[in-house]
Amino acid sequence: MLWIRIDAMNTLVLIDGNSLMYRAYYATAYSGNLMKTSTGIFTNALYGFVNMMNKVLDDYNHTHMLVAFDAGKTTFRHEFLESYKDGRKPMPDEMRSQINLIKKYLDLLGVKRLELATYEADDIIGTLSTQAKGDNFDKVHIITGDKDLLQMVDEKTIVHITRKGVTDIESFDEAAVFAKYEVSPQQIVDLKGLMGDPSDNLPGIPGVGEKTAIKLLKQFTTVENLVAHTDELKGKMREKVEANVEQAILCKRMATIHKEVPLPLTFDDLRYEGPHVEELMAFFKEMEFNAFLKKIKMEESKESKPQLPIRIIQSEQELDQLTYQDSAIHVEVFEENYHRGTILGIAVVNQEEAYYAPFELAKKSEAFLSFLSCSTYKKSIFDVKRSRVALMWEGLPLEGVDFDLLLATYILNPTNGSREFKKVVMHYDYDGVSYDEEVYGKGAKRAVAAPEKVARYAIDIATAVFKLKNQILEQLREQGQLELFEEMEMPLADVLATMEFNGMALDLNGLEEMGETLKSRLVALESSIFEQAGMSFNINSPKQLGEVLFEKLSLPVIKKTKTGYSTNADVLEKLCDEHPIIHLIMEYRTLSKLYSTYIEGLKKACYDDGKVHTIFNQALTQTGRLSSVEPNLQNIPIRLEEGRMIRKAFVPSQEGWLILGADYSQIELRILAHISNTESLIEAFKQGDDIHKKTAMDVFKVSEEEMTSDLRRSAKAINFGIIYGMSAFGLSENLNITQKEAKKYIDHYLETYSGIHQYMEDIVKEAKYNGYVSTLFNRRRYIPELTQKNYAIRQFGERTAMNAPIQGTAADIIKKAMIDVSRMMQEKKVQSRLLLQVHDELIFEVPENELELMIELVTKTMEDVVELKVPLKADYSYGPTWYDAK
DNA sequence: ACGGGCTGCAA
DNA sequence: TATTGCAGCCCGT
Repeated sequence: MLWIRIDAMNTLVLIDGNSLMYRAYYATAYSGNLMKTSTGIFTNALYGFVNMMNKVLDDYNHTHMLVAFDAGKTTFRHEFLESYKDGRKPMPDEMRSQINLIKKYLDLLGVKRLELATYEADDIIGTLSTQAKGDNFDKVHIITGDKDLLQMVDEKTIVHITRKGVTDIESFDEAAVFAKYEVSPQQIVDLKGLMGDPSDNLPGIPGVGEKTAIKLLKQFTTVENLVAHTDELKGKMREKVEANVEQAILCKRMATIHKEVPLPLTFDDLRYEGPHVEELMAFFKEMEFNAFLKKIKMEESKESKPQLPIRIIQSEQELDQLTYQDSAIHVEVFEENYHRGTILGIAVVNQEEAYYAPFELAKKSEAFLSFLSCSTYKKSIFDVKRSRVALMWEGLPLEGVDFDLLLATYILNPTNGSREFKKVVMHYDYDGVSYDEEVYGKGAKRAVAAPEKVARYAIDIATAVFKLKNQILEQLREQGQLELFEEMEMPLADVLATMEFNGMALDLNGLEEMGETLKSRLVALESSIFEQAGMSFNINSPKQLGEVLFEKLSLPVIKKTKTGYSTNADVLEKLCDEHPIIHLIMEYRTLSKLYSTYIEGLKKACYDDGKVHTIFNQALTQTGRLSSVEPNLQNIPIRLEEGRMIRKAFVPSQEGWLILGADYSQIELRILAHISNTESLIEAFKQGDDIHKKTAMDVFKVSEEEMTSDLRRSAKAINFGIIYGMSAFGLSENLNITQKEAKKYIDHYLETYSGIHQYMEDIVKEAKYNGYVSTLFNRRRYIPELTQKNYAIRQFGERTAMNAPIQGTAADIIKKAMIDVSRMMQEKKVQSRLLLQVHDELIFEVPENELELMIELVTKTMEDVVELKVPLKADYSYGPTWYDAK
């Protein structure tokens, strides 16, 4: 059972009703045609107002709320200055008619409102916010379009000023006021006293504008002090000030908000209890606000239970005084890429409490930081690597994480792997958390949300982790996957975190040079291509290229795609002899790929530290492999020399170090030999034979002497095909032979290695029976395709069943190798670092004096990861750059 | 601005 | 109509 302590966390929201009504009206009125109902009632101000209120209700985690209105035409201010607010245009009738609609709306919404005869809305707000601070409120939010209220800002009070429109808001705490106006909130009235305010018909000191006023306040702090020391001013300035002393003091007084208005209500009256749903819906219907109507209906259906208030930590002292214990935590990082992202805050949920600590406070609290770094406090988390790396960039360690919901659910079912928290927990029927998009928005509109909103989201996530943990662990145990989770994925996350954080150094100058060379070659190629084509066009557009080749130049169409002619490399290959333009295009394609993806792409991904910090996705692939993004360092060219040169730009981060690469030799075929128990292949591996040659001899029935490189190449293709669950068609495409020949090859192969044939049949049966296949380390892949009616889909399921255990076991083995190697490196206290994993190889940077040790340590550890019927073999190579480690 | 399609790079 | 990925570019919406 989870108990969340409900602290006396009160948040008061005060709204300047008149100000927002004006904003709402004019924001939609400038176009000329005002929104109205079919019966002719003007509703544009109401509409804007509702929009505004919806945003307020979403954003501020309020417990109490009030909307203040101005009442009569005369206020106490008119006693001092009769001309106050003279010269204002009268309120348009179209707006006036909406005042009562807005008031009715607020009543139905359940929000208190107040207007007083001789006071303005500002004064009501000023009085309430002042009282609230002494009365058990932790936070006061004031929402207005009027900058006067900025004078109320203090450590507990934030003023939100509407900018253009109604929902675009600028928030001011003390620092923000200072940043924008260069004065403290208290000085806002002095500023106004000096500058005046034309909209209230306050003159101030004529000739003094914002700039001068700020300058004077920097020197004299207040109007009174300025008045007392006018002798320190010179020339015209002194004349201007002295001539208007009284006016300045009066204007300041006029602008000063009255904080002791007698009020006919208590805070209890302001408690927000929610809307009168039925009546509000009827009202929206009457106003023809269909979008709002729909919104209520949606909220009604999904929110049957009200949200509990949440606790947001307000000071570092509060954090220092907490007692810490095993908890679920969530580190909220804004931005998909956590290397560049900002930590907004950290939520903590345990048996007794649930709270959210804004990161600015959290990082200053010693008690909280030692909670994070202490491994005796056990933490549950979602995506530990993300949290850990983000904290590493802040120089903060995170230890003691023994449960990662992302990794656990990924193991239970790899299709669950998603960084979208809600999607993951939905698989476990958990519904108590929003989509990331609902919190931050999407696309161009994506932005950091209000702290209350973020806090809610973060606490919801931590709560879900806390609640789901035992259920998920139990399921892992039942399925025999606990060890895979605890001994493989969890420790691997820490290894990966360090790799990502360390990053890999780039030789940017080298990259730049290669780029220049490529660019000039591309320019030359482009003009040759245009010349050959007799026209210029976009070579990068398959559509335009297709038209040039197959219409303008009338070359034979080899293949079509869904949308037109295929112009891929295979097609171009076949057209090579038809026209001299083809080889130019092929070269153009190769070079422009290198230029845009690898030269420009890598440059863009390079950080200020001269390194690329990739992110390994540990919970994505269906087979258990890792993937790599921003940049993808698992597909850097190697096969063609021109592309391979890119690798010269990957260098050690320190002078005199080397890049060391170690890769498993034929790991997938070894695994296949092991699982299928194919004696002759096992023997061949034991003896260290060339396995493709061996396959060629067995399948094509030739002796060692009769072996040709062509036969070996064919055998290699068959071996690859076997791993992927090939078809005759696939092999024929690959080897450019007929399907009939391909079929013959495959039959021969399966006859020769009957164990493999048996394995292929058994694994498909097993998959159909269980619904999933497993790797040697109990990783699962579910294959629902096998139950489908569609033949092609079922075929795909069968290939998946054959391939997943092989690819997956290989992934398991290298993951374990990474953990073992990292532990060995810590034991030996080497400086060398693991940088990358590329599916069957590990890349390190090593100081020269550790080279020998590392070669021995790495290859030995990789080979000893697991004992199979075949030996594992790791090869290595090294050099000054990744290019040389071949 | 987003997303689908095509293309090509890796193991 | 061979497995697993990521990303750039084009182009329609």
